[in-house]
Amino acid sequence: MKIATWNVNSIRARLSHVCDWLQSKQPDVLLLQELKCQTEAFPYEAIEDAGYQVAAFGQKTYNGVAILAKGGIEDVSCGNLYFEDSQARVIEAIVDGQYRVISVYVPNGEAVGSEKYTYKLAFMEGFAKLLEDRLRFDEKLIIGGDFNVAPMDLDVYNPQTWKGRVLCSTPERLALRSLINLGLTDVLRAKNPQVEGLYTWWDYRSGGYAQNHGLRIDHLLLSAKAMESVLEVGVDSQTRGLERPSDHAPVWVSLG
DNA sequence: ATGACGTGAGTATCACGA
Repeated sequence: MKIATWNVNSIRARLSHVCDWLQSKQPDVLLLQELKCQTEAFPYEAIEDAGYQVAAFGQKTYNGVAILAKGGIEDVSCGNLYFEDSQARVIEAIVDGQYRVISVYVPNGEAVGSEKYTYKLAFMEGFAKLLEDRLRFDEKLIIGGDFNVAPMDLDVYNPQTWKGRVLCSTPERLALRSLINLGLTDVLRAKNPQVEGLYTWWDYRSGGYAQNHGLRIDHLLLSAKAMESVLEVGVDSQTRGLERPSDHAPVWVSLG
């Protein structure tokens, strides 16, 4: 069972990359963020032709999340019952009858102290309530998404430059820590403690990828029951080197 | 200090991303 998360920065602009990647990597589940299209404009046919069922939750121009799965997708739920939000940032479902998966696109936050930053922290608090509910039972729960938070300085190419700034500020890191402390594991870091230069996003500007000037802001958080069967975890950073790439790379985990 | 680059909407230029 291989589950991945990928902020594609427009599913329609990235459709060929996504189809190529599904074809070559054959994940069982792919959690998408930043569809940048309305639900009905999702390219269902191309993804279904690639062998995947789709549950999408979109909106015009911005945001949008989806779950792609080879097996059955059941009990789809869009949004967060515990957080009033007009933006399409959360979708969850049961896949293969035994894994609860959630795709989340946490707000960017713009700048520390801004309205969008306040919204980001409120969103994370509301998301924690959802996770608290979903962790009531000892189930295989996998949350994948763009959290827009680099958990530690180790996750940042130049911590001094980023110190205290949005994506790296202490309140954001504490909010992410609170989510994880509900009973989850940041599986990529857990399997790669102390590894430097492990990033999932590189700025389009200033040749960020060529110099590996990145941040680790996309995460896979697993419940204890899901952690029991982890085999491998990684980042497919080569996708960032393609022509017209997303600025984020897929993060994946395989379970036995 | 600012902007770099990319996408969608709409057809010039802005909102937004991180």
